Amino acid sequence: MSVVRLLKSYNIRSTRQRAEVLAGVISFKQRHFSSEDVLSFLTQKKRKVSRATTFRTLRLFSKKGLLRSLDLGKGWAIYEVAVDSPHHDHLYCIKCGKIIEFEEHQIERLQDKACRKRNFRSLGHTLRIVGFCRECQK
Amino acid sequence: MSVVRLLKSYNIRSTRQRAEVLAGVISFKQRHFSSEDVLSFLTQKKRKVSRATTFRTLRLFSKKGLLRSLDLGKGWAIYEVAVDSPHHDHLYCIKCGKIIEFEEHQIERLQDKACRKRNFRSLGHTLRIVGFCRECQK
DNA sequence: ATATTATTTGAGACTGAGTCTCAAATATAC
DNA sequence: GTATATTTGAGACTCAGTCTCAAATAATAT
Ligand SMILES: [Mn+2]
Ligand SMILES: [Mn+2]
Ligand SMILES: [Zn+2]
Ligand SMILES: [Zn+2]
Repeated sequence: MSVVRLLKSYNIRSTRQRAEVLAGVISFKQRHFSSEDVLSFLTQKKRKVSRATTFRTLRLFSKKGLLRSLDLGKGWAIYEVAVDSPHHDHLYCIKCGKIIEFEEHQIERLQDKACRKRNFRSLGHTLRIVGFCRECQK
Repeated sequence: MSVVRLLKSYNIRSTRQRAEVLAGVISFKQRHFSSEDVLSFLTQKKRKVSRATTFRTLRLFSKKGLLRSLDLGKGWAIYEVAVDSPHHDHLYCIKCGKIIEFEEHQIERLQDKACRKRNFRSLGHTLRIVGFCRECQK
C-alpha cells in the first residue's frame, strides 16, 4: 500500500512531510528507532522535514496506532511500526543494545487475572526485561 | 534504626544532607515520590539540601539499594523506599494517579522461563500496567 | 478554478528533569 | 592536631521534547 493510502486508512491527513516520515520509518532496517534516528535519516536523504514536525508526526502516528512508542529506559522514546504487529514485550541487552521481541500468552493471561483480582481495568502494559543477550554473556 | 546507622549499613558515608534526605523519604506518607517531592519537602521543613545534592543522593541511594527508582511513564523518575520491600510490580491509575503494588509469583516464574528459552540473562524487569483503579471506573 | 476555511508547517525560543563544574566545606585517615 | 579523600552548593549547562505564531498548504464550498 502506498504511504498516502496507508495514512488515509489510519485517518491521518496526508502531507508531504508525513509521507516522508512514514516512508522513512517503513524503510528502516532497524525495527526500533528513536526520534533522532528519524531526523538524521531524513536529513541524510535530503527530505526536508523540520524538527518540530518530525516530533509532532511521531507523536501523531503513535496516537493513531501507526507506530508504537516504547520506553526502554534510555531516557527518550523508542518507536516501532505497529502496522501488522500485535502487542509484545521486550528483552533489552544493556551491553550491545539489542532488542528482542517476545510474547508469552501465559504471562498476558496472568496479568489480566492480576488486574481482575484487584478490580483494575487495564488499558495496556509494559513489560521490559533488561540483561545480557546470548552473545553478550560470553 | 537511626538514619545514620541505616546509611552505614548500606555502605553509604553519612553526611548531614544524606541523613536529611533519608529521614525525609522515610517519613513520607506517600510511598511513591518524585525528586521534586523530596526537594519541596526539604525546603518546607527548612532542611537545607541543594538541588544538585538531592538528585545525587537519590541516585546514590538507588544504586546502593536503599531506594528503588521506578519509571511510571510520567517523564521523570519515581522513587520508593526499598528497605524491607522485596521486588514487585505496579498498577498505575491514569485518572487519579494511584499506584497499586502487586506481586504474582507465577508471572515472575514465567518471565524467568521466557528468558531461559531465549538464552537471555535477566538482571531485572519492569512490569507496569496502566488503566483505571476500582474507584475511577465508576 | 477560485475563494474561503481549517489544518499543518518551520524557525527558533522555551521547558524542565537531570547533570556537570569546580572551588569551598566537610569527613575520614593518620 | 595535619593530610588526604570525599562531598557539597551555586548556577551554568544538556538535551529530548514542546510551544508560538506567522506563513504555507490542504480540504471544502461556490
Ligand atoms: Mn518491539
Ligand atoms: Mn512500589
Ligand atoms: Zn547483547
Ligand atoms: Zn484511580
